[in-house]
Amino acid sequence: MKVKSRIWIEKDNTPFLGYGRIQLLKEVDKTHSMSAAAKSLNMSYKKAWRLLNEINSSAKEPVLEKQIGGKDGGGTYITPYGKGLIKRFENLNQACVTFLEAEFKKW
Amino acid sequence: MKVKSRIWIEKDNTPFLGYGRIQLLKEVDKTHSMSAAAKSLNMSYKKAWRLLNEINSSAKEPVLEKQIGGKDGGGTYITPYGKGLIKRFENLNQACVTFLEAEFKKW
DNA sequence: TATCGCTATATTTACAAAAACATAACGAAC
DNA sequence: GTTCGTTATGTTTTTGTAAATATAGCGATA
Repeated sequence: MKVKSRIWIEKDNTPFLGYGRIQLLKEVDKTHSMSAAAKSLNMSYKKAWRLLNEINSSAKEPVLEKQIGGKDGGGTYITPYGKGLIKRFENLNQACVTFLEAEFKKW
Repeated sequence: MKVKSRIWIEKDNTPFLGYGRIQLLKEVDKTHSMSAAAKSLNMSYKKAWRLLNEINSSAKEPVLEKQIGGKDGGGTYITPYGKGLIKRFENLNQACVTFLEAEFKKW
């Protein structure tokens, strides 16, 4: 028996950040490309594009910096604000997991 | 912006207790009937039956006491052990929510 | 032994979410 | 002004999950 959890952040009752979106952001940060990140996560480009745009348009500061066209076709980069979001979310999630595991010992 | 969470308990990596199952157990406790509980939660009887049986067969003590046939066709009751499970799960869940909301203030 | 409403379970149908497919637009570099 | 790989976005197809449907079994009570 073990306890599991998922946390996410909502803005106006719609999903803003959750586990999957964080994975995606991290992969974009690594590859500098929405399409490469999608492929690496076995996700369709379209879905990745939709999720990333939802994040970007809900955040109060830009999370993505996109380059459309150009010598290599373009690319996508995570802003320092975006990197902060990733870190803060992961910290919150880890705190939750730690808390729950401690509580669950009393189960 | 607000933080949301879902917690659940797994046994052998398969779901044992989660939010939906707890709702269902509570409704069975109220109605003394699997079919009435399912209807009240707008769930098919079959799904309720499957979930409740999964719970019952994974728990180390019986959670349900079923009466098949009989003057009113039968019914289903929650054992004291089952009632304890409900209460403990809800306590754990509430603790998690409270913890997360406090943490989220630092966001 | 007939009834009644509940549990038990298989089969079919419907639907929504995801994937697949297709195609346009972009702009730096050569 | 052609090429290239990326972002952008609409349309169609697939698929996996849930609901709907159907039917059998049960047993206390009258």
